Amino acid sequence: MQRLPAGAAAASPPKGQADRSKMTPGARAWNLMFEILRASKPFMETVAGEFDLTPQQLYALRNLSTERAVTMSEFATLLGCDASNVTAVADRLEARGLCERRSAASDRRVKALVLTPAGIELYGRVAERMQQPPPAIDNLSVADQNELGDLLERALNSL
Amino acid sequence: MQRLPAGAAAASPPKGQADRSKMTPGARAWNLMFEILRASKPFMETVAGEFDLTPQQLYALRNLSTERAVTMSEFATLLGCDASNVTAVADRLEARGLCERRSAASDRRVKALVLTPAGIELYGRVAERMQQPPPAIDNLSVADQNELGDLLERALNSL
DNA sequence: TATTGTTATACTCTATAACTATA
DNA sequence: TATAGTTATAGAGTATAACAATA
Repeated sequence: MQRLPAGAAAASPPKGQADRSKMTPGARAWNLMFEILRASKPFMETVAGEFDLTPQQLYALRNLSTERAVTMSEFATLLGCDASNVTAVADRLEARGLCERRSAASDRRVKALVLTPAGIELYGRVAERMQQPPPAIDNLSVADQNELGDLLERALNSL
Repeated sequence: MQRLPAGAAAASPPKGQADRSKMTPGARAWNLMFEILRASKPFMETVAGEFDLTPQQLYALRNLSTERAVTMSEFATLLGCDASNVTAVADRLEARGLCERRSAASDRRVKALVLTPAGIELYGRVAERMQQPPPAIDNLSVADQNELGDLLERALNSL
């Protein structure tokens, strides 16, 4: 292992992140969005932890409906991961008593997830807690939050 | 396992996601930002895969400077994870020949990461590739991208 | 034969706690 | 004693491939 000159670590700017002044407008917006997400990670972990869930489990719970069953393959699509994966995700939620598998009468290969009463109750508490956004968003004025929402809605609807 | 009535899965709206019409402006903006990130996951995996990296490894590479060494503890802060974790992250980048550890002359406990020539070369190619944002952002007009960037910059700078 | 979901397997990412070597 | 980094360990999340049950 080579040596580093003494004091070399303090020679340049304090952060190692990318220089946004050289980016295209789209790349700049994307980079900022990504950095806000990274900065909000502790917030997300804290919120999920309040319900004794991991961030992924909280997201999974939010993707189960209170009104209809979600098949395993639909669940995989909603979560954006492989079908082999959602088995374990569903297992962990089921072990917590938040949802259960039901087999479909029309096709006995299909299994669907429905929230249990405990799952519905937790879903509601989570939804209420999610009214509070992380600091980066919360610090904006309501006018800015609305404008941001409009722009992001346009972006999401363009897909 | 209980039975699900035939056809029940088609009774309600097609998606299981949260209803944004009942959210506060901040919660709505946050939810939309999060959904755009989820939708952009395949894009991020594809881009990282083009360089034979995982998304996390690509982000780690982007947080190494081309101009100064980054200590392991700084690296942990930049990546937002525990110090015990960055050892393995650095190991994998080092195994790829992208960076190497140097011991600081001033304090021999400290180890810092510097990019190798191969790491600097890949860093540059990654930075160029990152000029292309994911579809959700790319589909916006340049005016919208700039406005979005300004709002997000305000949000990030508020932290 | 094709499809739905599961299991087996393996790797990345993550944290906690114990450890080494410096300071 | 305290700090920087590592190692040991464990668990969540992820994908690929092989498998069972059903269609």
